[in-house]
Amino acid sequence: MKTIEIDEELYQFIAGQTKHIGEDASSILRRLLNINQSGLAKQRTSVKKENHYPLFNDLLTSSTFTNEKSIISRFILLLSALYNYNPALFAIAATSLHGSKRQYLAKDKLSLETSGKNTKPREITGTPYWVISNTNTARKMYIIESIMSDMGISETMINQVTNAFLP
Amino acid sequence: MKTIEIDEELYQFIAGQTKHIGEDASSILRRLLNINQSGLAKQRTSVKKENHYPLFNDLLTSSTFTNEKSIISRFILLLSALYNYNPALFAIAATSLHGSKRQYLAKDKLSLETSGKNTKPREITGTPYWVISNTNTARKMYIIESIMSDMGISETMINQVTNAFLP
DNA sequence: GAACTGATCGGGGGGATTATTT
DNA sequence: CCAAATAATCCCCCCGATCAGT
Repeated sequence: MKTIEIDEELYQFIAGQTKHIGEDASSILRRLLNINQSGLAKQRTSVKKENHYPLFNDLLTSSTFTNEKSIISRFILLLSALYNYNPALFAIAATSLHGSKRQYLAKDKLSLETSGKNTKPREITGTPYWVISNTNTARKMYIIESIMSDMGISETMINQVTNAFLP
Repeated sequence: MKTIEIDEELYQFIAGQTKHIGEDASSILRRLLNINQSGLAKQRTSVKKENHYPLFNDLLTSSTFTNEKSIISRFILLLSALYNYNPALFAIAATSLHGSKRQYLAKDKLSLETSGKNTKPREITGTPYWVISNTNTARKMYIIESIMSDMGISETMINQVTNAFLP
């Protein structure tokens, strides 16, 4: 369990969304945020099935993700989730990833711009990183797969992400 | 400030939605939940002011709206809100609105297409209506203002919408 | 000629396709 | 010289300012 601080008003709003007596904050929030119970709660009642990467399952099914119809938006969202999942591992994966000339990820726009002729760097929201964006879909997928793999994320999870990638 | 307990997984998910460094939990949650800061807290400190059109205030400050950077997206969102606020009044306002040749709103794409040479009709999400989209920003504003006015919505509210229109 | 309305066309983003390198 | 991998040109489409027409 984690503890977060929120303002009084927001607290009242959330409390007001209680569906049954004794419902806990996580349950209410999950309902409001439209994310599934792929984690703890489910394990309690169903066959215990390990879910090592709840964060990605949540993202993949969230409206934040599915509402985005362009490849580039989903690409950024995914990279952001990967960073937040484990900044240290992400950093390692990020620095070691590049093409023959272009740097794919960096902490500043400039080094991406200068590593190629038209890399079109994009900021990765909520992250100190930037990515190249002037690539086709196949390469964007490769970048995601490559990072996930370097971060030690399971093949199964990588496949799920891959499948969810196309709109 | 209030403290709530949430499970680890949910915590990670929320943290992953951070938009800028140092953003606090309340801010992230408000964005995700689409609620603005204009509720109780504010009313407590300011003069209590009646809000006749909560629907619009909510929309204007929601992330759904502010995340949309293009005029056309905001335009559609607003029209959708107007329809849902009062379908009957919207219907009246919609049918009476047009230019010298073009029909601005209709229940079918075709009648908009045939009323001009390149009207580029767009569906109004969650609504049986379509709008013309091949117009400049000024005209889009005019369409919104005109409909709101016809629906009997206050000048004050119209001004608020107008102000929130540009990204 | 002033004001209003229509719709052409330029700008920019996205990413498939093509050019280039390995 | 061919195949695979990588870069980046360039086309398409969306948006909406600007200009043409009423």
